[in-house]
Amino acid sequence: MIDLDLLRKEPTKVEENLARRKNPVYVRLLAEVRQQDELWRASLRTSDELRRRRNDLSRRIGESRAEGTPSAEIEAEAKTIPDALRAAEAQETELLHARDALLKRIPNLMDDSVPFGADDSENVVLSTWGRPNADGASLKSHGEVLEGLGMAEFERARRASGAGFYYLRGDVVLLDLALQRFALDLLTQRGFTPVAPPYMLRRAPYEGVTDLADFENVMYKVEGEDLYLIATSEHPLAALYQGEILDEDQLPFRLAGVSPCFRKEIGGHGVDQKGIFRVHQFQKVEQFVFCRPEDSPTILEELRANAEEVFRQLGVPYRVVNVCTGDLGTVAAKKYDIEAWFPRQQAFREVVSCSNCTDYQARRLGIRLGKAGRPGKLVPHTLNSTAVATSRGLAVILEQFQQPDGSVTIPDVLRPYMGGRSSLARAVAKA
RNA sequence: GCUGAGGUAGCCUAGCCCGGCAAGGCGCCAGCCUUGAAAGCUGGUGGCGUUCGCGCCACGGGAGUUCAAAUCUCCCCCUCAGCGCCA
Repeated sequence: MIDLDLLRKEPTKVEENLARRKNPVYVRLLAEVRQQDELWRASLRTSDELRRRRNDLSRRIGESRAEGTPSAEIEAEAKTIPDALRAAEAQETELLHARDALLKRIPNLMDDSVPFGADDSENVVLSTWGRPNADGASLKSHGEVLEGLGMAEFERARRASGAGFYYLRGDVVLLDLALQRFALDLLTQRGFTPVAPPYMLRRAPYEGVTDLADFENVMYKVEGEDLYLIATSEHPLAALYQGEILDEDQLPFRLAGVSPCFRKEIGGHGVDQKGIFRVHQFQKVEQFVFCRPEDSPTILEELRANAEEVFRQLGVPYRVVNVCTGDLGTVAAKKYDIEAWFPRQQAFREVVSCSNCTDYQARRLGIRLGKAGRPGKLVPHTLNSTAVATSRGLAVILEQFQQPDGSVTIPDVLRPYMGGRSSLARAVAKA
């Protein structure tokens, strides 16, 4: 949710920013919010005045009765107020809700450095690391590599749970854990605190952290409960301090979330459909930061550098893109994607999303910044970035480091977490 | 799941039976005092609106009774304790 105060005081600035999205709906929405806000304020004055009158009369009734000189006139007037007030309040509440519903539909203000573009094809490449290997034709897809190793069950998973699910078995399970542990160690060395969050959230905090349209498309709901399976640990981490005042001297808070992620929407598949690239559940180590508003641009670069370091140490080529206006979504003010090189596909595919959400999430969650009991509260900024998601992180390792004999070389940095093993190979005895 | 006790400002607490402007303490901020600090003293310390005078709201949430609700009635949520169940 954007700052209503800013919208009132500097509507032109807000309008110019929204106009950069080249979607006339948002500029129209802004005008509607401003108009609705005026109506609400007028209505609030009406009901405030009625309440003031009621309080005044009630006080006088109490006093006059105590003195033994009740006034029939005053008591008669007092009786007329509840009905009038009920009507005035109903109108005021309706106008307020209408205004807020419109306000919540306005996307975050974008950073000036966000490039204009219609969709992900117009994201701007900022840098490339490593040398993308050129011939993919002879390689297997990561799904084929897994099946060749006897380390995945896709058919049986479909029967048990449906498309988009998988069983992993054998050493690749250890590789999955190794990848998470490697990323987590890298982050804790850089000042992050590991957090294992709840894997389900109530609806109210969920509405604070995510775009409502996405919410309906993506979230699994637990039947009969006000609970939703998390789509990423970003969400419970953002909700960690909802309704609280953060001590400005303690910030920034650097958190490393570790959790499974559940997503309904898996969309279309391209080449090499079988596998774990787009699935309903995966593990993820996530960076999440609460910080002072002036620090968020610097911290966004820090999070990007951390995520790049994960893939550099693994030895996976990648590029960084600055996500354009059409692909940015409503919550982030600026977003980098890191796209790893998938040699079989001869394509860069998204493995990390790194966003500065400025004050948009924190305001919706009622998180403030300052000193308890001192005036002058600000709204902190929140940022999030993948460190590694082990569906896609695994997939790219399997594809990148596959050997002609079907085995997979384990990246050096993961070997300490794999009991020193240097490769994944097919087990001799078949289970 | 059952029984009981609770939910009041950043924190802790009083008020609730018996309806009438939410009292006090801690913490924090500012001023006074001081070489400096502490202590002490004074004031401030939530949200919304505002014509900047002030007004309204806020006692877990909602509804009801009433001229008037922290207080009475009903529904719901949450926390804690004990019991039950349990990897």
